[in-house]
Amino acid sequence: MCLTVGEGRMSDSRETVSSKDTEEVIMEATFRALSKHGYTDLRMRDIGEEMDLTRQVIHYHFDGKYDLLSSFLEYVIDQYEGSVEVDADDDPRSELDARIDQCLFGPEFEEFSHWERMKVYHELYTHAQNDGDHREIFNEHYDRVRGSIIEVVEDGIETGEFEPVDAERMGQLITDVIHAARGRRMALGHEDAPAEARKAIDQFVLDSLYADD
Amino acid sequence: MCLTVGEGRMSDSRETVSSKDTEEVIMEATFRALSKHGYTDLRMRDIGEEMDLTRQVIHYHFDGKYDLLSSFLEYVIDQYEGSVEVDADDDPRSELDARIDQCLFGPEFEEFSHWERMKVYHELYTHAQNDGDHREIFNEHYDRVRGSIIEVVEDGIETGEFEPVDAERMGQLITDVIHAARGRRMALGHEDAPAEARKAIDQFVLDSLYADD
DNA sequence: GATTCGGTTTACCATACAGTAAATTTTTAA
DNA sequence: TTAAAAATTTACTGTATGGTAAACCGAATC
Repeated sequence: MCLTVGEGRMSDSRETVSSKDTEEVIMEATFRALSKHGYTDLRMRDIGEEMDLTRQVIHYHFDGKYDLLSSFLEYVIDQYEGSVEVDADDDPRSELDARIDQCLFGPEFEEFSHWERMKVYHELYTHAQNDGDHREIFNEHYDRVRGSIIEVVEDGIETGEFEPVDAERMGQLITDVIHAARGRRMALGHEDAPAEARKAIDQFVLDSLYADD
Repeated sequence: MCLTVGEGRMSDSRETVSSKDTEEVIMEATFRALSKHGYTDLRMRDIGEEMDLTRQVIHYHFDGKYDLLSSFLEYVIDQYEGSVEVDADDDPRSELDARIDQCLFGPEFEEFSHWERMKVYHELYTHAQNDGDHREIFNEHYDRVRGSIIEVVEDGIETGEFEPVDAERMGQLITDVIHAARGRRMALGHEDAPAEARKAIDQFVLDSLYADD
């Protein structure tokens, strides 16, 4: 976020409505531009062309390209986490299923935008290997996502619905498979990767959880 | 590869030694530059600085940045596939183990360079979602890698060493886990990701193959 | 030993790009 | 209603970058 020098920027709590609006507009424009051109070929101009406002407003709200992209990373991550919705009082088995499905296919009735978001998300993810700050942001986010899956597994073990496996290792495995399948769908165009991954998880991974049926 | 206009470039078979040498030098310089700066921030200048030759020679041997990067992609993929070595007359179980280990940890005694190569490899992989040609090249490569794993599983099933699972699905699952663990190690800095993935594969995936012991 | 030719260097260019400054409009607050 | 502040636009700049042209070198070939 951009702090004007001199007298500094107004505090977050006093931020104008229109200012917040514009920043949202910029974020969505950034999203579309990124989605069209890819991270590597993203120009400030491209973002400008996705807005009604001129590209120079970006410099008023953000302190250059890097600051913009950092804010955008947090924006995307918030969206990701905000989009996950599971029935709180599902049994562990249903909740685990729901979480896996949402990670793989996105919130229902949003298939298209899901993959657009994921494309951008994965590109930022890979780029994080070159940027310590981005890596840190991703790590915190990743811990939350993986954690929520591990938690369900642990719950299921406690209630006796699941076999007493190493929940952390199991959760990490599932998370990894999801991530790879999504990435493969986008990088290689394997449309069926998520669906196949879902089946593979059921068939080869979750069977360790349901050993007694 | 660059084709000079006019009379065209000499056929591959007649290529000078020094010319091939230089191209190799450029490839390795590109590798180092990419590994240092990342795909997004790679400049032709950066490659030049990794060589004894000046950066302009690149334009003699390759037809611009895109052509260079395309050639480099094939170079990296060749290296990847060339580095995989398994004992031809191992039993399926050992061969599968060996292949998984090599994909996860690299050829023995090359740990460091393995991760440098992987970093570059994964960045190219993710970028492929923005480039149809690169995507195609990756797809062919990916099919070979996954195929070699599937093949081992099929062999094991035929000899009765493995349970009669869906070899394709199993092979794909293993490949996905490997890919995600490597990516996670690099993007998030999870040093133990490959080792943990190895254990998870043993514990939760391969157990479906060895159900009778 | 002159000449050709592949390969390399030096010097240079066009332009694409992020970023800035000042003018202008819109909103807020008195 | 007016003055100040915030937000946006228009016009511009500095420079980083990919690429080119012509000179230069060294090893084959005649």
